[in-house]
Order: sequence, then structure tokens, then C-alpha cells
Amino acid sequence: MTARRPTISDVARHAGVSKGAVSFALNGRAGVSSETRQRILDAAAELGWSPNHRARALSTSRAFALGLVVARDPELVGADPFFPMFIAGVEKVLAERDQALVLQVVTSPAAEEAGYRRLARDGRVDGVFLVDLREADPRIALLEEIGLPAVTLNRPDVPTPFPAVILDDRPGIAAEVRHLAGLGHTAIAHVSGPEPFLHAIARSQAFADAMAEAGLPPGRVEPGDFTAAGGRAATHRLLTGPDRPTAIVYANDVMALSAIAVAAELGVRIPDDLSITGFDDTDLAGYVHPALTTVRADARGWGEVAARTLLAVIDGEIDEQQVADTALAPAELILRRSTSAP
Amino acid sequence: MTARRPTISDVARHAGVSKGAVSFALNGRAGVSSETRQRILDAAAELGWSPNHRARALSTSRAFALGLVVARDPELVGADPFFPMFIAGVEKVLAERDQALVLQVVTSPAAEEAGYRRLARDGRVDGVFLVDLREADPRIALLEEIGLPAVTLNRPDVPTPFPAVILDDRPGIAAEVRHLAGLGHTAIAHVSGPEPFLHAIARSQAFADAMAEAGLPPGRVEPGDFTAAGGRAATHRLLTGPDRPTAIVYANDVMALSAIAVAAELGVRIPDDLSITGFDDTDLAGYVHPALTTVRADARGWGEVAARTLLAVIDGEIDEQQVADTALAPAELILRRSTSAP
DNA sequence: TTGTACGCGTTATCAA
DNA sequence: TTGATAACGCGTACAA
Repeated sequence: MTARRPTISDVARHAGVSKGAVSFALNGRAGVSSETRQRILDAAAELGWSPNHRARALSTSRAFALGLVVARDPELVGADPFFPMFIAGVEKVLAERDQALVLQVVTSPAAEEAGYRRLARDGRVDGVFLVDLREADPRIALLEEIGLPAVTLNRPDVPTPFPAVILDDRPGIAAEVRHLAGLGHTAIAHVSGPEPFLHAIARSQAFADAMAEAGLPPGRVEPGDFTAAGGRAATHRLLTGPDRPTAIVYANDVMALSAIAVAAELGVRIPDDLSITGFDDTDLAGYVHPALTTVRADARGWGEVAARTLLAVIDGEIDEQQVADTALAPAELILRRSTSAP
Repeated sequence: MTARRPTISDVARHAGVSKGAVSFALNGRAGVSSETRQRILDAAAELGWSPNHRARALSTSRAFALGLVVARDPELVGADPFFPMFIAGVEKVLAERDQALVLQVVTSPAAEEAGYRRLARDGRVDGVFLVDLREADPRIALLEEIGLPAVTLNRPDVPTPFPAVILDDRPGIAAEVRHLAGLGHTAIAHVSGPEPFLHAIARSQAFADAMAEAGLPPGRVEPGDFTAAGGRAATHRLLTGPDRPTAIVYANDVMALSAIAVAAELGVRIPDDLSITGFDDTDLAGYVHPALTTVRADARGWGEVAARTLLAVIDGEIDEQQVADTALAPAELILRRSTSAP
């Protein structure tokens, strides 16, 4: 027996009413008396009816799904605890609402645009999360053009019709610089993240601002790329160049962790000769020698709030004009052993 | 102007044929002469028609999407390069076929079952990837029950109707043990992955087998859990207990990397006093001190083959009875600096 | 090749 | 206000 799944018509027949009445009753809409409503609900329960998602999607022109397009190099994604945590947060909200998450991983800018267009053309999702915002991010205009709702993680540097869910990286970096300055460091350098990313830029900016606020001369900034290889190269330049810094603030943990090896090879002791700080608080950060002082953000909470916000936008609860940004608690400093007085 | 999207009826009208003819023509099916077919194709192109995914999904009862339910702790996912790589491989295949990937991250066994059931009930996906297979994995029976096609990554330890895509972990571990034995190590220990995972068990088994093959006494095995904390604890037990090993084979990189700190704290030099090997070749592995000897598998290729296989199962191209397993090249040894003669 | 029923829930229209 | 009827979304499949 194939046990055909009961449809709304079956329920209607069973309850002795029309299809339309069933739809109203099941969606809690006015238009049916409470007693027939109950009869319909009973019939539905008895038959074990559950809505056919595809039929609903067709008739309402909704996908009941949200999209996430990840354009980072997968190597880079693997070293970052952000994505799994963020997605776990998103998932928590979506599970409650019977929504799904459609994930795309793309490896080129062309594929990225194509990815969003395909998601929109096929009506695969009702909205998307815009992560890893870049300078003059072309996706803002793209999504406006194709009419796909979105929320951005942090605020873009271009006019945007989309609400932003903000988790400010800067206080974390500032706290690190203050911590180092408080220990007596004056020659503090920074290894940044890859240029186009707004969060990388924000961290660099926060570094510069915090240095100024601490009354210190601007520190050297070496470009990094969030990878271990990039962190190693940048660290090597800093430690072998003139005016060796006594502390380095890294834009992420992986780069900071790679510095431990460079220091060991060059005979530079951490933290005695060199203090280092990371960003992310990866699983490993607390289990290296010396344990890494870093900064932790609530990526999971970010995912939850972003998901709720995006669903609200889709449901029209948030006016696109009065873009209401939501701010989360900023990243917090985790003091460990990789920092000490110079 | 809302520019209603052209439907198949519009195309039919434009080409002066029936809806059915259009459907045949666009799907390259027989039933229309090649000239009317061309006329229809021209009309479709002129109107800028593209199929309405939702309507197609409803009438064919297909989702045109595949599912991936990740039941690992998100903390654990973040430290593992497997998922992003695997997903990138999957994505490559799906993009070509206009399929989507629906991702679910769950944090409890109950949520896991509910996740699969929801995916099936809502017809969200046409099939799923079964990753992180466990002992007597209940998902095999669950998926059979709900009739959701699947492919498993590696072969389960219970009867399965699903094809397996195999990437054997064991040769990688065996190569590590042979390498260490070749260097003269005899007291080799193993820090395993968490019990229920079949890949963790396979690695432990491979370790035991390789030790026997090398003519060595069975090495000590300490349970790990793939996390840095677990790796640290296990390493500490091994290095402070009796009969300290001269080499440790870890079931993953994160645990091996955490050993570097333990060794440093105990004054154990790597590799002089202790050789260590990892598994995964994470980004950081080559950038610690000393660089980690480990094993690398082609997770991206795994994703590609798994996706192709799953689509073939869904399309009925693979007979469920004659489960045809596909084997990929096993993981390869990456020799670096964390191993040397005892 | 054509015409049309079908998949299934939503919603506008209309009668009671 | 309650509820029935029918149109709608759009492509597929089968009888004619």
C-alpha cells in the first residue's frame, strides 16, 4: 500500500466542508465558525494531514527557505569557527518555523553573481544573508536589482535598503590594544585581513584608532589574508624587519597561531619577547603554547538574530525604508598567556 | 510594470502550439517535429522564458535539492576542513544541474531524527548525504522507513540499501605507522576519535593493524574526541603515565596540534623526544613548530562523487539492489617535521 | 500534436 | 458572518 498522503480535499470530505473552509481553519483565519473549525482540525489530525510544502510554495510564491552564499575560499572557511556557529544559530530559528537553509559555496566572483541570480530565478529562497561584506559590495545592487530581500552582517559602505545585524569587531581589537598598551607595549604592529573584506578593514581601523587613543605612534600594519601561510609571511616580515614590534595584533586566530612557529624559529620568545593576540577564539587558541589571548564573538547569536530579522523583512514586518539595524554585544577579550609586559 | 514572468502558456500562444507541445520541445522529448520544436525554442528565447521551479517541483513531486544534516557539535565542525571542502565539491556538481543544497545543523540526536523527517515530510530534498556514520547508525533504518534516498560516506556497519562512496582512512594511518616504525619507533601510541564515529573506529583499527603488521606490540590507545581539549587531556595522560611512548598517532590534526603545547609544558621536545602525526592536513598543520606530519584526503573530490552518485540514485540510474560502491584514492601521507627517529 | 486532467493549497467571488 | 465554488499558480502526463 502506497498510503497516499491525505490532501486538503480529503480533510474537507472527512469534515463535510469545502476545501476553502479547511484552508481557512488550518491557517487560523476568520471565516469559519469555531465549531466547524474544530471539526476540521479534528479531521486533519485524524487523517494525519500535513500541508504539502510544494503546493503551498507554488500557490503562495514563497520558498520558505533562506539562502546563504559563501564566496570565501573553502580552505579559508575551514579554519574559521564563524560559519558553523552562525549556521547553527540560523538553524535554530529556521527549525521552529519550518524554514530551510539553502547553502551555496562559490569559488569565483562570476559564480557568486550567478549563484544569487539562480537562487532568485528559481525562487529557491525568500531572502539571503549577506556575509563577508566587501568594499563597495556589488551584491547590494545586485540583490536590489533582482528583488531579493536580504540582511547584511554589519553595515555596508554603500547605501543599502537592507537591515543590518551588527556585531562590532572594533571593541575587541580596541580591548586588545588597550590591554597591550596597559602592559607597557608601545611598538605594536597589526597583521590585517584581506583588503576587500569590510570586517578586515574595520579591524585595521580599530587598531589604528586604538593606537591613537592610547597615545601611541601608529603601529606597522602588514597585510595578511586570514590564512596560516599569509600570517607566517607577515609575521616573518615584522620580526626580521627594522624596528621589531614587541606585540602584534592579528586579525584572526589562524594567523596569530602561525606566528608561534615563526617566533620559535627565530628564537623570539612569546610572550617575553613578543606578545601576540588573535581574533575568533578558535578551538585551538586555548590549547597552544602559550595559550592565545584573543577575542570571542557570539556567532551563534548573530545567526539567530540575522535569521529572525530576515524573516521579519520577508514577512514585511520591517519597513524597508526605516531600516532598523540590530546591534549585538561586541566581541569580548579572552585573556590568556600570549601577552605579557615587554 | 510588474512584468509578469512568461509561462509555458505564453510560449505556446506565441509559437501557436499547445502547452503540451511546448513542454515536450523544451525538455527535448520526442513528440514534436524538429521545425515546430525550433519555433517553440525561438518563442521561449524571445519571451525570456525560464521554467518555474516551483511548478515543476509540484507536478513532478521532486525537490531538485539534496540535503546534508550535520549532527556534529558546531565547535567541532569549525576545526575540520572536511565540511567546507566536501560542500564545495557537492556544489560544483549541483550548480551544473540546477540543484540546490539544503543544509541542516542539529545539536541533539532527537533533533537529528526530526531533521530528516522534516526534510522528507516537506519534500525539501530528493536525497541526503549520510556523513559521520556511527556504529549501528540509526539513520540507515530511518531513511529506509521514510523512503528518502541516500548515499553514505564510507560503508556502514549495518546492512544498507544505499550506495557508499568510499574514501578509505586506513591507508593514511597505516602509512603513518609504517613511517614511524621505519624511523625506529616501537612505542607508538594512538589518540583516537570519539567512539561512535565509524571513521574514528576505522582509524583506531588501522592503527592496531599497522602496529601488528610492523611486528610491534599493540600501542596504547587513549580516547580523544577530536577537540583540542580532548587531545590535550589524552596527550597529558600518555606523556605523564608509565611507559611513555616515543610517538603518537592522532586521529585528527586538532588533537595533534594541541599536543605541541602539552609537550612544551612538560619539557618534551618534538620530534626529538616525541614524534607526532595528525590527520586532515588543516591549514595550520604546515605552519606550526614543528610542522605537522599528517595525512590528507580529497574531501572536495569526495563531495563531487557523492553528489553524482546521489543524483544517479535519485534518477534511478543506480539499482538499489546492486549497490555499487565507489572508491576514491585514499588519504596520502604528508611528511613534515614533527616526526623523526626516537 | 492537441486538449485536458492533475498535483495541492490559497484566495477571490458569491450565495446563504 | 459562514461557507461553498471556482480560479489560480505552472508544468507534466496521458488520452484522444
